[in-house]
Amino acid sequence: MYKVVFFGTPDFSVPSLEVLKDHKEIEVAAVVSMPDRPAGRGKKLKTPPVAQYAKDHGLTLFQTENINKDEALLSFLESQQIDFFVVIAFAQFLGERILALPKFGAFNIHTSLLPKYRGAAPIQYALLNGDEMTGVSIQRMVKEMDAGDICYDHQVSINPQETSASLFKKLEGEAAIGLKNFIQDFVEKEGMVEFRKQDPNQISCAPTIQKGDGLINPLKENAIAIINKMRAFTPWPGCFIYLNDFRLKVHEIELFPKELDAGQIDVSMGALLLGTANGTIRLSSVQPEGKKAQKDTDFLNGIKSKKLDLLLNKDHYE
RNA sequence: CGCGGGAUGGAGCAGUCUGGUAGCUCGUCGGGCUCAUAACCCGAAGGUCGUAGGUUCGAAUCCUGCUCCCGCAA
Repeated sequence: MYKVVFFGTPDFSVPSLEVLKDHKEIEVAAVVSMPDRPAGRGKKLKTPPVAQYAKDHGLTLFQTENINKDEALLSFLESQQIDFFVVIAFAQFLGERILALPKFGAFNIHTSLLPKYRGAAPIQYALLNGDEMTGVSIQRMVKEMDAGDICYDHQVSINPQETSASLFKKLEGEAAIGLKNFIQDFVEKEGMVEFRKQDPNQISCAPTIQKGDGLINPLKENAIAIINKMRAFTPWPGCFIYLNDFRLKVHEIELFPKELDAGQIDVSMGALLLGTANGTIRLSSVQPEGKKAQKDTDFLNGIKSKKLDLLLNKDHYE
């Protein structure tokens, strides 16, 4: 029987927590998650899914803003004989003091094939770069982010229609399966699992995505890059473009065989076409502010009704 | 009380400020032209203007309550 503390926050972490909870050789001594936060329209407090799961299943729960300074949590962890931590999508750094607590260390499930895409947004970066393959890795955490030795990894293919939404869902399951396999190995070997160092020549980083990154810039970006960005940023933060005096959220993009200048808008074929730095795309599903997502044909019907000419708003693109 | 936009025939919108015949671009159905078409021409059906109440001779339009949807922000 191993005593484990689980660190996680979003939906993504829940299946992995469930694996631990249901495992016969594991005792979940505590679950650590982020505090309830005001979220959504109306700013109502929202409990993180992992915290909610812990409450629903009667697990010991800590919700803390900063685990490295939370004395109640630290003293609890010190008082317990913890065998190891499992950390997945927690959204906080674990300092050296806390990493030193568990007997076998802290294991982090990371959604890329390390050392590729260290950092907060590995799934998005895989799509952004048009990769056809990614995976899940489990590493034993060290002070440096995602730099620990690897004790498990598994490849996962990315299909061309994949978006972050679907890839997250896929990897959520793969992460849970990976954790299960790893625990099996860990139990059989009584903690003496094999580790592999990360190849320093293969390191790349996947820093946090900013909201503004969703801006589509047809003057500088080419069609393929924009489509990959669209895949990476669906559903969050989403892609958008500035036309006339409004902002248009873009939901679906496809390549379109027509020659246009970069930044040129063409609606002559009844579709919303945009020329990019290289290639033309059709913005086939868009959403004006305050409205629902709609097909470009519907959007253009409304534009005709308003007797507007669509132009890229140059103020947002130098 | 975080800020803001919206609800009008099947779809997307205009009309609301300055109350008084329901409009635009499509779709659908019928007909015509065409070898043919997402093209073009002619015609038709289809709306108690989100909901409840108020003001008025008269409300999509002004006032109030309610419901639902969405953008930003987190």
